[in-house]
Amino acid sequence: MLDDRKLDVLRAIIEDYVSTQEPVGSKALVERHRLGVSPATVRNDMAVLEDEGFIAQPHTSAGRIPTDKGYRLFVDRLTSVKPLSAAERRAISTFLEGAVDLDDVVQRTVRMLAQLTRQVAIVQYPSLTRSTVRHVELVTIAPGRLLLVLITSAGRVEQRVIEVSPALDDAVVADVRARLNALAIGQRLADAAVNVESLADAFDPGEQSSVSKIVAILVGAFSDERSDERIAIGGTANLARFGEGFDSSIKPILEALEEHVVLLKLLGEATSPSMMTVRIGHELPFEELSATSVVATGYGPGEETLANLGIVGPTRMDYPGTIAAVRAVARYVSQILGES
Amino acid sequence: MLDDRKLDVLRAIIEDYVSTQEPVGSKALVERHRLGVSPATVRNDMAVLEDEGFIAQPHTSAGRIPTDKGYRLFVDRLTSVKPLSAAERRAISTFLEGAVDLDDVVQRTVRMLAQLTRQVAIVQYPSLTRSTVRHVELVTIAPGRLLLVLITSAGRVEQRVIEVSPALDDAVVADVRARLNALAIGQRLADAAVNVESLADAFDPGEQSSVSKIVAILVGAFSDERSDERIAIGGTANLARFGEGFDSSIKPILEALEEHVVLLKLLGEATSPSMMTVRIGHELPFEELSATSVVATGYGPGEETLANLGIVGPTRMDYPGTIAAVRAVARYVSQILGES
DNA sequence: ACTGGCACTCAGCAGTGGGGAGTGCCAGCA
DNA sequence: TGCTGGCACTCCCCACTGCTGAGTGCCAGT
Repeated sequence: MLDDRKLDVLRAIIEDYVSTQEPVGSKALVERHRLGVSPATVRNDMAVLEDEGFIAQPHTSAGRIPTDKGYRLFVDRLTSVKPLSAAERRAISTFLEGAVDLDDVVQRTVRMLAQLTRQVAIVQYPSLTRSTVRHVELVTIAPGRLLLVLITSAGRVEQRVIEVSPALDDAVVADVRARLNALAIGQRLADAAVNVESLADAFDPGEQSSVSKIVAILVGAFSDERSDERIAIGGTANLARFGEGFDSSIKPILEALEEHVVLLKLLGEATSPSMMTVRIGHELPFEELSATSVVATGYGPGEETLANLGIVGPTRMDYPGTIAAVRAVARYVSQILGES
Repeated sequence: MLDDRKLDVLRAIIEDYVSTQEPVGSKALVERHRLGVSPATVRNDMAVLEDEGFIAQPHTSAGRIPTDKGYRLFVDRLTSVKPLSAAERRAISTFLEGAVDLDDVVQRTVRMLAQLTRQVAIVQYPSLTRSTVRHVELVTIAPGRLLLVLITSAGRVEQRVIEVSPALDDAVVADVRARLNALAIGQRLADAAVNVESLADAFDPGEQSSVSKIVAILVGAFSDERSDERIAIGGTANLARFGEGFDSSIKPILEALEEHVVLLKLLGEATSPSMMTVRIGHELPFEELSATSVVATGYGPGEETLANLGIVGPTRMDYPGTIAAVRAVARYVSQILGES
């Protein structure tokens, strides 16, 4: 049904349409691509492609534009990722390595991504609940006043001040600290929470209430869902390039960008760093974003996936280039997180 | 030169233009406002106002629209702040009080501001350098490894891990901590940095290098300019309401929102919480934002001004309502910060 | 199975011609 | 002196028209 030439035609249509933003006709197509056949033949192929729903005509007697289904086929079968230039790779690497802390890494990543793809970039902060415990610190800063510090594998640091009475003496605090670390280090936060739950039982009755309080607060820090929803956005100025369909297409996107819940849904379930998610137009779970596509992937140190990053852009985008850029950025940021 | 009636006419023109977005003519004006004179009279007044540069004609035989100079006069002399409704005040107060930490306060503030004004809201995070030191904590978490925690009057917490060799023993660490607090608490960060500068001199030669390092890092935290530039943005979806002049006016705004340096400049020098800064069109230091106005003010606990917040919108905006909303939000958030 | 030719469609553009909102000016009136 | 009604004028906006050209579908021929 769809022989190689028809696929070539589809690919050519998409390439032209992406670069010109205008419906492409049979004549222009044979002129710009060496298809080796006449416009008439191309027209026949186009008619078939249209029957199958891969391309559409805005009006009779206009050229064709790709449909979402057309893009889908293109992304799945007609494109090989085009590698980034050495200069681009070097730029990513040096720019990201300049980061001083986790916040900075995320900020730089989102900037880089926006710049490379010329789209709106979205980076989810590394998930707290999905990362592992690197270290738990517990020290007395005044009688009855303790400082609890939690450091995670993603480099995130959370601290809490805890008031306990009766005060615990230093030996007990040291004991609690040692036990907490023994139970928690290397565990995912959710698991660590379960592990430390009954720690207080091991202590003298007089100390149990204080220890319980420490444990409760630590568990609270372990399962602080709020931080899972943090998101950084960049490159919104690229929306201005969206072109004509302005009114209709830009507003829902701005609205989506305001609603982090929506964004999290757009980024989707965390996938492994080697998997790319590409969702095109109506494939997205929001009617209003039917002119929009999302390219996303997971990232995190080593093979661990801590969060997602990606871009939002018009369905009419350069998929091969965008996919390559998103993948490259995800790799580099994963690497950075692994080092720190 | 400009008698009361002419000012009334100007006010009426601005009110009508703000609500309709269309040039307003003499006839429509007398119909909608009880000016008590005929259209012909109003026309004469308009001619004067135009000569003086307060209003302009897009084309011959069109109505008049206010110029930046017209808005300026309006804001300075023709408007009294219209108070928010009780319901609005209650909404602000309950919404902001639900905040759990500084980050949350800022997030909620920006959201609230965007919602009330229906413009793009900008909130600068409380300045680190301009706030005062509430507490400095220094504890050993491993031999030769110290954790430094800085808590400021704005509720911001900064922590640093410091590696020192030779390791300091606990008594020395406690001494350093006590001295640091004695020198720094209650001081503005910039002053505190100066105060602690020569602390190392008081210690034994063998300890001096380690203490110097601690001091250096603390001073670094005191003067961490980076955090002064943090900014939260909300309500970008309101840009979609900007209306016709879309292309030309929305793009520079999106670009400005990307550049935090520009935003900081727009918010301007920190003013006292009781002062409002209104800058209209060409009064802004950016040529591209000539169709844009900024309404901003300072905020902070008590009389202290820690940072600015405000909104960015089209010159054609409801100034009285916007000013009232910005002021109210600034007051409430100041109050919240004062409590914590 | 591909090609050239042909008739047909229709978006986009430029030109045209009212209609209407708005203006400036002037003479008259309190 | 200041306000008003009247009047001629300007010119944006809109709807209509006709034309052009890119593009199509189909068919007969190779």
